[in-house]
Amino acid sequence: MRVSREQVAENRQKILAAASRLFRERGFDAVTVADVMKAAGLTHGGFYGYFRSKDDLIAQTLAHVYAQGAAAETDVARYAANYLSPSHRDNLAGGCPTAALGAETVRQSPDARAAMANGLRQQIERLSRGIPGLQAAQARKAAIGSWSAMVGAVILARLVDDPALSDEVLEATRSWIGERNAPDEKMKSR
Amino acid sequence: MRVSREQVAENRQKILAAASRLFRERGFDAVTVADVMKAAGLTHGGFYGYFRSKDDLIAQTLAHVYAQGAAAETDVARYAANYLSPSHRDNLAGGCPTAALGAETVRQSPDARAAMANGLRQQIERLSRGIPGLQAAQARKAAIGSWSAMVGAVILARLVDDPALSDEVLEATRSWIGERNAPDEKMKSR
DNA sequence: TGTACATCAGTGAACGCGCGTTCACTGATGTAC
DNA sequence: TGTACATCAGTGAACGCGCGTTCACTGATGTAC
Repeated sequence: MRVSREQVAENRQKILAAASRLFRERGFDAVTVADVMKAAGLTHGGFYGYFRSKDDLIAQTLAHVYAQGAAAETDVARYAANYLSPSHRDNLAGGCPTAALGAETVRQSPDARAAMANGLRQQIERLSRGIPGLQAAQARKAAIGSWSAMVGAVILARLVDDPALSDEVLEATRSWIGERNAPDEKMKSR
Repeated sequence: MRVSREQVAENRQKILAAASRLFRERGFDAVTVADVMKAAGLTHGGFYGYFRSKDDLIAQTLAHVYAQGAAAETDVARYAANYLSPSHRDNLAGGCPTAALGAETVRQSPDARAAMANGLRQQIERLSRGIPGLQAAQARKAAIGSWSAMVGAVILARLVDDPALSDEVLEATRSWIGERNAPDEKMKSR
Protein backbone atom coordinates (compact mmCIF):
# COMPACT_ATOMS: atom_id res chain seq x y z
CA MET A 1 0.00 0.00 0.00
CA ARG A 2 1.59 3.15 -1.24
CA VAL A 3 1.70 6.17 1.07
CA SER A 4 1.75 9.92 0.47
CA ARG A 5 4.96 11.92 0.15
CA GLU A 6 4.25 13.70 3.43
CA GLN A 7 3.73 10.34 5.11
CA VAL A 8 7.08 9.16 3.74
CA ALA A 9 8.84 12.21 5.15
CA GLU A 10 7.09 11.72 8.45
CA ASN A 11 7.96 8.03 8.57
CA ARG A 12 11.58 8.87 7.96
CA GLN A 13 11.56 11.18 10.97
CA LYS A 14 9.84 8.52 13.06
CA ILE A 15 12.46 5.94 12.12
CA LEU A 16 15.31 8.31 12.98
CA ALA A 17 13.68 9.30 16.26
CA ALA A 18 13.07 5.67 17.23
CA ALA A 19 16.61 4.68 16.25
CA SER A 20 18.05 7.58 18.19
CA ARG A 21 16.33 6.54 21.40
CA LEU A 22 16.90 2.80 20.99
CA PHE A 23 20.59 3.12 20.11
CA ARG A 24 21.22 5.33 23.13
CA GLU A 25 19.34 2.97 25.39
CA ARG A 26 20.78 -0.37 24.21
CA GLY A 27 23.78 0.41 22.03
CA PHE A 28 24.17 -0.10 18.29
CA ASP A 29 24.66 -3.85 18.29
CA ALA A 30 21.76 -4.79 20.55
CA VAL A 31 19.17 -2.89 18.50
CA THR A 32 17.84 -4.71 15.45
CA VAL A 33 16.45 -3.20 12.27
CA ALA A 34 13.14 -4.82 13.15
CA ASP A 35 13.17 -3.19 16.61
CA VAL A 36 13.61 0.25 15.06
CA MET A 37 10.91 -0.24 12.43
CA LYS A 38 8.47 -1.61 14.99
CA ALA A 39 9.08 1.36 17.30
CA ALA A 40 8.40 3.63 14.31
CA GLY A 41 5.13 1.81 13.63
CA LEU A 42 6.28 -0.01 10.48
CA THR A 43 7.36 -3.50 9.48
CA HIS A 44 10.99 -4.42 8.96
CA GLY A 45 10.76 -5.09 5.21
CA GLY A 46 10.26 -1.42 4.41
CA PHE A 47 13.51 -0.41 6.04
CA TYR A 48 15.61 -0.65 2.88
CA GLY A 49 13.43 1.88 1.13
CA TYR A 50 14.79 4.43 3.61
CA PHE A 51 18.36 3.32 4.31
CA ARG A 52 20.97 1.35 2.44
CA SER A 53 21.94 -0.72 5.48
CA LYS A 54 21.98 -0.74 9.27
CA ASP A 55 25.36 1.02 9.14
CA ASP A 56 23.77 3.73 7.03
CA LEU A 57 21.00 4.11 9.62
CA ILE A 58 23.58 4.46 12.39
CA ALA A 59 25.47 7.20 10.54
CA GLN A 60 22.31 9.07 9.57
CA THR A 61 20.86 8.79 13.07
CA LEU A 62 23.99 10.37 14.56
CA ALA A 63 23.98 13.13 11.93
CA HIS A 64 20.29 13.73 12.67
CA VAL A 65 20.63 13.86 16.43
CA TYR A 66 23.46 16.38 16.32
CA ALA A 67 21.86 18.48 13.57
CA GLN A 68 18.84 19.27 15.71
CA GLY A 69 20.75 19.76 18.94
CA ALA A 70 21.51 23.48 18.65
CA ALA A 71 20.55 23.99 22.29
CA ALA A 72 20.30 27.35 23.96
CA GLU A 73 23.58 28.77 25.11
CA THR A 74 24.17 28.91 28.85
CA ASP A 75 27.24 29.23 30.97
CA VAL A 76 29.24 26.13 31.68
CA ALA A 77 28.33 25.91 35.36
CA ARG A 78 24.62 25.81 34.60
CA TYR A 79 25.11 23.42 31.72
CA ALA A 80 27.20 21.11 33.91
CA ALA A 81 24.60 21.17 36.69
CA ASN A 82 22.01 19.78 34.29
CA TYR A 83 24.36 17.42 32.53
CA LEU A 84 25.70 16.00 35.79
CA SER A 85 22.28 15.55 37.39
CA PRO A 86 20.94 12.15 38.48
CA SER A 87 17.99 12.62 36.12
CA HIS A 88 20.30 12.90 33.11
CA ARG A 89 22.33 9.93 34.30
CA ASP A 90 19.12 7.88 34.56
CA ASN A 91 17.79 9.01 31.20
CA LEU A 92 19.83 6.90 28.79
CA ALA A 93 17.35 6.91 25.90
CA GLY A 94 16.73 10.65 26.03
CA GLY A 95 20.13 11.80 27.21
CA CYS A 96 23.39 12.88 25.59
CA PRO A 97 24.28 10.71 22.59
CA THR A 98 28.00 11.27 23.15
CA ALA A 99 27.89 9.78 26.64
CA ALA A 100 25.67 6.91 25.54
CA LEU A 101 27.33 6.04 22.22
CA GLY A 102 30.66 7.85 22.00
CA ALA A 103 32.77 4.93 23.15
CA GLU A 104 31.12 2.51 20.71
CA THR A 105 31.52 4.86 17.78
CA VAL A 106 35.26 4.16 17.51
CA ARG A 107 34.32 0.84 15.94
CA GLN A 108 31.64 2.19 13.61
CA SER A 109 31.78 3.33 9.99
CA PRO A 110 33.75 6.44 8.91
CA ASP A 111 30.45 8.26 8.32
CA ALA A 112 29.29 7.53 11.86
CA ARG A 113 32.58 8.76 13.31
CA ALA A 114 32.41 11.90 11.17
CA ALA A 115 28.92 12.67 12.47
CA MET A 116 30.08 12.22 16.06
CA ALA A 117 33.14 14.39 15.43
CA ASN A 118 30.88 17.15 14.10
CA GLY A 119 28.82 16.91 17.25
CA LEU A 120 31.97 17.31 19.29
CA ARG A 121 33.16 20.38 17.34
CA GLN A 122 29.74 21.97 17.79
CA GLN A 123 29.77 21.25 21.50
CA ILE A 124 33.27 22.64 22.03
CA GLU A 125 32.26 25.88 20.34
CA ARG A 126 29.04 26.15 22.30
CA LEU A 127 30.76 25.61 25.63
CA SER A 128 33.60 27.99 24.71
CA ARG A 129 31.06 30.79 24.43
CA GLY A 130 29.70 29.85 27.85
CA ILE A 131 32.95 30.46 29.69
CA PRO A 132 33.24 34.10 30.71
CA GLY A 133 36.33 36.14 31.37
CA LEU A 134 38.95 34.22 29.44
CA GLN A 135 40.81 34.68 26.18
CA ALA A 136 39.52 32.60 23.28
CA ALA A 137 42.30 30.01 23.47
CA GLN A 138 41.90 29.65 27.24
CA ALA A 139 38.13 29.42 26.93
CA ARG A 140 38.46 26.71 24.30
CA LYS A 141 40.82 24.75 26.49
CA ALA A 142 38.45 25.05 29.45
CA ALA A 143 35.53 23.99 27.22
CA ILE A 144 37.38 20.86 26.11
CA GLY A 145 38.47 19.99 29.63
CA SER A 146 35.01 20.60 31.09
CA TRP A 147 33.33 18.60 28.35
CA SER A 148 35.73 15.67 28.80
CA ALA A 149 34.97 15.69 32.51
CA MET A 150 31.19 15.84 31.95
CA VAL A 151 31.14 12.99 29.45
CA GLY A 152 33.51 10.89 31.56
CA ALA A 153 31.56 11.50 34.77
CA VAL A 154 28.21 10.49 33.26
CA ILE A 155 29.76 7.32 31.83
CA LEU A 156 31.33 6.45 35.18
CA ALA A 157 28.16 7.32 37.12
CA ARG A 158 26.13 5.07 34.84
CA LEU A 159 28.33 2.01 35.06
CA VAL A 160 28.61 2.07 38.86
CA ASP A 161 26.15 -0.18 40.66
CA ASP A 162 26.39 1.66 43.99
CA PRO A 163 23.98 4.65 44.01
CA ALA A 164 25.95 6.59 46.61
CA LEU A 165 29.20 6.34 44.66
CA SER A 166 27.36 7.17 41.45
CA ASP A 167 25.90 10.35 42.98
CA GLU A 168 29.30 11.24 44.39
CA VAL A 169 30.95 10.99 40.97
CA LEU A 170 28.40 13.40 39.51
CA GLU A 171 28.52 15.84 42.38
CA ALA A 172 32.29 15.83 42.81
CA THR A 173 32.84 16.38 39.09
CA ARG A 174 30.27 19.16 38.98
CA SER A 175 31.92 20.89 41.91
CA TRP A 176 35.43 20.33 40.54
CA ILE A 177 34.51 21.81 37.14
CA GLY A 178 32.82 24.73 38.89
CA GLU A 179 35.90 25.55 40.96
CA ARG A 180 38.06 25.40 37.88
CA ASN A 181 35.91 27.69 35.75
CA ALA A 182 34.77 30.19 38.38
CA PRO A 183 37.88 32.02 39.59
CA ASP A 184 36.12 33.71 42.51
CA GLU A 185 35.11 30.52 44.21
CA LYS A 186 38.29 28.74 43.44
CA MET A 187 40.21 30.40 46.21
CA LYS A 188 37.61 29.65 48.84
CA SER A 189 38.00 25.94 48.27
CA ARG A 190 41.57 25.91 49.54
CA MET B 1 42.77 -35.27 25.33
CA ARG B 2 43.06 -34.49 29.02
CA VAL B 3 45.59 -31.90 30.12
CA SER B 4 47.55 -31.35 33.35
CA ARG B 5 46.30 -29.19 36.17
CA GLU B 6 49.01 -26.63 35.53
CA GLN B 7 48.01 -26.54 31.88
CA VAL B 8 44.39 -25.91 32.91
CA ALA B 9 45.41 -22.99 35.11
CA GLU B 10 47.58 -21.62 32.35
CA ASN B 11 44.81 -21.98 29.77
CA ARG B 12 42.45 -20.11 32.03
CA GLN B 13 44.89 -17.22 32.19
CA LYS B 14 45.32 -17.32 28.43
CA ILE B 15 41.57 -17.17 27.88
CA LEU B 16 41.19 -14.23 30.25
CA ALA B 17 44.14 -12.40 28.69
CA ALA B 18 42.80 -12.96 25.18
CA ALA B 19 39.28 -11.90 26.20
CA SER B 20 40.62 -8.81 27.90
CA ARG B 21 42.42 -7.63 24.77
CA LEU B 22 39.67 -8.59 22.33
CA PHE B 23 36.85 -7.03 24.36
CA ARG B 24 38.76 -3.75 24.69
CA GLU B 25 39.56 -3.74 20.99
CA ARG B 26 36.14 -4.66 19.56
CA GLY B 27 33.62 -4.37 22.39
CA PHE B 28 31.71 -7.16 24.15
CA ASP B 29 29.15 -7.86 21.43
CA ALA B 30 31.53 -8.05 18.48
CA VAL B 31 33.79 -10.64 20.10
CA THR B 32 32.62 -14.24 19.87
CA VAL B 33 33.36 -17.08 22.23
CA ALA B 34 35.15 -18.77 19.31
CA ASP B 35 37.31 -15.68 18.75
CA VAL B 36 38.45 -15.72 22.35
CA MET B 37 39.19 -19.43 22.42
CA LYS B 38 41.07 -19.27 19.13
CA ALA B 39 43.17 -16.36 20.41
CA ALA B 40 43.94 -18.47 23.49
CA GLY B 41 45.02 -21.38 21.28
CA LEU B 42 42.01 -23.60 21.97
CA THR B 43 38.80 -24.63 20.24
CA HIS B 44 35.43 -23.15 21.10
CA GLY B 45 33.89 -26.33 22.50
CA GLY B 46 36.09 -26.30 25.56
CA PHE B 47 34.92 -22.88 26.63
CA TYR B 48 32.13 -24.13 28.87
CA GLY B 49 34.57 -26.09 30.98
CA TYR B 50 35.97 -22.74 32.11
CA PHE B 51 32.97 -20.41 32.14
CA ARG B 52 29.24 -20.82 32.56
CA SER B 53 28.40 -18.45 29.71
CA LYS B 54 29.71 -15.54 27.68
CA ASP B 55 28.24 -13.19 30.31
CA ASP B 56 30.23 -15.03 32.94
CA LEU B 57 33.39 -14.57 30.85
CA ILE B 58 32.71 -10.84 30.58
CA ALA B 59 32.28 -10.44 34.32
CA GLN B 60 35.34 -12.54 35.16
CA THR B 61 37.47 -10.77 32.56
CA LEU B 62 36.64 -7.40 34.11
CA ALA B 63 37.34 -8.71 37.61
CA HIS B 64 40.64 -10.14 36.36
CA VAL B 65 41.82 -7.01 34.57
CA TYR B 66 41.18 -4.79 37.59
CA ALA B 67 42.60 -7.29 40.07
CA GLN B 68 46.02 -7.22 38.46
CA GLY B 69 46.10 -3.52 37.79
CA ALA B 70 47.60 -2.31 41.07
CA ALA B 71 49.90 0.04 39.19
CA ALA B 72 52.63 2.06 40.80
CA GLU B 73 51.49 5.22 42.46
CA THR B 74 52.46 8.47 40.80
CA ASP B 75 51.17 12.00 41.02
CA VAL B 76 48.14 12.91 38.97
CA ALA B 77 49.99 15.14 36.52
CA ARG B 78 52.37 12.36 35.52
CA TYR B 79 49.58 9.81 35.39
CA ALA B 80 47.49 12.12 33.20
CA ALA B 81 50.39 12.75 30.83
CA ASN B 82 50.64 9.04 30.13
CA TYR B 83 46.91 8.44 30.08
CA LEU B 84 46.27 11.35 27.73
CA SER B 85 49.07 10.47 25.33
CA PRO B 86 48.45 9.64 21.65
CA SER B 87 50.03 6.23 22.21
CA HIS B 88 47.45 5.32 24.85
CA ARG B 89 44.66 6.66 22.66
CA ASP B 90 45.87 4.46 19.80
CA ASN B 91 46.30 1.37 21.98
CA LEU B 92 42.71 0.19 22.39
CA ALA B 93 43.50 -3.47 23.03
CA GLY B 94 46.20 -2.78 25.60
CA GLY B 95 44.80 0.43 27.08
CA CYS B 96 42.49 1.38 29.93
CA PRO B 97 39.50 -0.97 30.19
CA THR B 98 37.32 1.77 31.65
CA ALA B 99 37.78 3.99 28.61
CA ALA B 100 37.31 1.11 26.19
CA LEU B 101 34.40 -0.69 27.89
CA GLY B 102 32.96 1.56 30.58
CA ALA B 103 30.13 2.92 28.49
CA GLU B 104 29.05 -0.55 27.34
CA THR B 105 29.09 -1.95 30.85
CA VAL B 106 25.85 -0.16 31.78
CA ARG B 107 24.04 -2.79 29.72
CA GLN B 108 25.95 -5.77 31.05
CA SER B 109 25.22 -8.17 33.92
CA PRO B 110 25.22 -7.06 37.56
CA ASP B 111 28.50 -8.95 38.10
CA ALA B 112 30.16 -7.11 35.24
CA ARG B 113 29.01 -3.75 36.59
CA ALA B 114 30.21 -4.68 40.08
CA ALA B 115 33.66 -5.52 38.72
CA MET B 116 33.84 -2.20 36.89
CA ALA B 117 32.65 -0.33 39.99
CA ASN B 118 35.45 -1.96 42.00
CA GLY B 119 37.93 -0.81 39.40
CA LEU B 120 36.58 2.71 39.76
CA ARG B 121 36.84 2.70 43.57
CA GLN B 122 40.40 1.45 43.34
CA GLN B 123 41.30 4.13 40.81
CA ILE B 124 39.75 6.96 42.85
CA GLU B 125 41.77 5.90 45.88
CA ARG B 126 44.95 5.59 43.89
CA LEU B 127 44.58 9.02 42.34
CA SER B 128 43.58 10.61 45.65
CA ARG B 129 46.97 9.62 47.05
CA GLY B 130 48.61 11.21 44.01
CA ILE B 131 47.29 14.70 44.69
CA PRO B 132 49.56 16.57 47.05
CA GLY B 133 48.74 19.43 49.35
CA LEU B 134 45.02 18.98 49.85
CA GLN B 135 42.78 17.69 52.59
CA ALA B 136 41.46 14.18 52.08
CA ALA B 137 37.98 15.26 50.97
CA GLN B 138 39.40 17.83 48.54
CA ALA B 139 41.91 15.32 47.18
CA ARG B 140 39.14 12.78 46.62
CA LYS B 141 37.06 15.34 44.79
CA ALA B 142 40.02 16.30 42.61
CA ALA B 143 40.74 12.63 41.95
CA ILE B 144 37.16 12.02 40.78
CA GLY B 145 37.11 15.13 38.63
CA SER B 146 40.51 14.39 37.10
CA TRP B 147 39.59 10.79 36.41
CA SER B 148 36.29 11.76 34.78
CA ALA B 149 38.18 14.18 32.54
CA MET B 150 40.82 11.58 31.61
CA VAL B 151 38.29 8.89 30.74
CA GLY B 152 36.10 11.34 28.84
CA ALA B 153 39.00 12.82 26.91
CA VAL B 154 40.32 9.45 25.74
CA ILE B 155 36.83 8.42 24.62
CA LEU B 156 36.37 11.70 22.73
CA ALA B 157 39.86 11.57 21.23
CA ARG B 158 39.24 8.03 20.00
CA LEU B 159 35.92 8.68 18.32
CA VAL B 160 37.10 11.78 16.44
CA ASP B 161 38.20 11.14 12.86
CA ASP B 162 40.31 14.32 12.59
CA PRO B 163 43.81 13.69 14.03
CA ALA B 164 44.44 17.36 14.83
CA LEU B 165 41.23 17.70 16.84
CA SER B 166 41.92 14.38 18.54
CA ASP B 167 45.38 15.53 19.63
CA GLU B 168 43.93 18.82 20.78
CA VAL B 169 41.36 17.10 23.00
CA LEU B 170 44.10 15.11 24.72
CA GLU B 171 46.47 18.02 25.11
CA ALA B 172 43.86 20.56 26.23
CA THR B 173 42.47 18.17 28.82
CA ARG B 174 45.94 17.30 30.10
CA SER B 175 46.78 20.98 30.44
CA TRP B 176 43.41 21.82 32.00
CA ILE B 177 43.75 19.07 34.62
CA GLY B 178 47.31 20.18 35.33
CA GLU B 179 46.29 23.77 35.95
CA ARG B 180 43.56 22.64 38.28
CA ASN B 181 45.71 20.35 40.38
CA ALA B 182 48.96 22.29 40.42
CA PRO B 183 48.28 25.56 42.30
CA ASP B 184 51.59 27.15 41.34
CA GLU B 185 50.99 26.98 37.63
CA LYS B 186 47.36 27.88 37.87
CA MET B 187 48.00 31.53 38.38
CA LYS B 188 50.39 31.83 35.49
CA SER B 189 47.74 30.67 33.07
CA ARG B 190 45.53 33.68 33.68
C1' DT C 1 57.77 -48.19 41.72
C1' DG C 2 54.77 -50.07 38.10
C1' DT C 3 50.39 -51.20 36.17
C1' DA C 4 45.19 -50.79 35.13
C1' DC C 5 41.56 -48.10 35.21
C1' DA C 6 38.72 -43.96 35.96
C1' DT C 7 38.58 -39.22 35.15
C1' DC C 8 37.95 -35.29 32.53
C1' DA C 9 40.11 -31.27 29.34
C1' DG C 10 39.79 -30.64 24.83
C1' DT C 11 37.69 -31.53 20.05
C1' DG C 12 34.61 -30.55 16.36
C1' DA C 13 30.08 -31.55 14.54
C1' DA C 14 25.53 -30.19 15.40
C1' DC C 15 21.53 -27.59 17.50
C1' DG C 16 18.34 -23.67 17.57
C1' DC C 17 17.82 -19.12 17.07
C1' DG C 18 17.85 -14.38 15.62
C1' DC C 19 20.04 -11.35 12.78
C1' DG C 20 20.55 -8.33 8.28
C1' DT C 21 18.87 -8.44 3.94
C1' DT C 22 15.97 -9.75 -0.24
C1' DC C 23 11.88 -10.24 -2.82
C1' DA C 24 7.24 -11.11 -4.85
C1' DC C 25 3.20 -9.07 -3.93
C1' DT C 26 -0.51 -5.47 -2.62
C1' DG C 27 -3.09 -1.52 -3.01
C1' DA C 28 -3.16 3.52 -2.25
C1' DT C 29 -1.03 7.55 -4.43
C1' DG C 30 0.41 10.33 -8.21
C1' DT C 31 0.10 11.40 -13.10
C1' DA C 32 -1.34 11.74 -17.90
C1' DC C 33 -5.05 12.58 -20.70
C1' DT D 1 -12.60 18.09 -13.13
C1' DG D 2 -12.83 13.07 -13.79
C1' DT D 3 -11.00 8.70 -15.22
C1' DA D 4 -7.34 4.94 -16.25
C1' DC D 5 -3.10 3.53 -15.52
C1' DA D 6 1.67 3.50 -13.77
C1' DT D 7 4.26 4.02 -9.74
C1' DC D 8 6.10 2.65 -5.57
C1' DA D 9 5.78 2.52 0.00
C1' DG D 10 4.78 -0.96 2.80
C1' DT D 11 4.04 -6.08 3.91
C1' DG D 12 5.54 -10.46 5.50
C1' DA D 13 7.63 -14.76 4.13
C1' DA D 14 12.01 -16.42 3.07
C1' DC D 15 17.22 -16.48 2.53
C1' DG D 16 21.86 -17.30 4.36
C1' DC D 17 24.73 -16.76 7.92
C1' DG D 18 26.97 -16.63 12.34
C1' DC D 19 26.14 -16.74 16.96
C1' DG D 20 25.94 -19.10 21.88
C1' DT D 21 25.54 -23.42 23.49
C1' DT D 22 25.38 -28.68 23.70
C1' DC D 23 27.16 -33.18 23.23
C1' DA D 24 29.30 -37.69 22.00
C1' DC D 25 33.75 -38.83 21.63
C1' DT D 26 39.01 -39.05 22.37
C1' DG D 27 43.06 -39.83 24.67
C1' DA D 28 46.35 -37.99 28.10
C1' DT D 29 46.39 -37.36 33.10
C1' DG D 30 45.64 -38.69 37.78
C1' DT D 31 44.73 -42.34 41.09
C1' DA D 32 44.27 -46.81 43.41
C1' DC D 33 46.44 -50.89 44.24
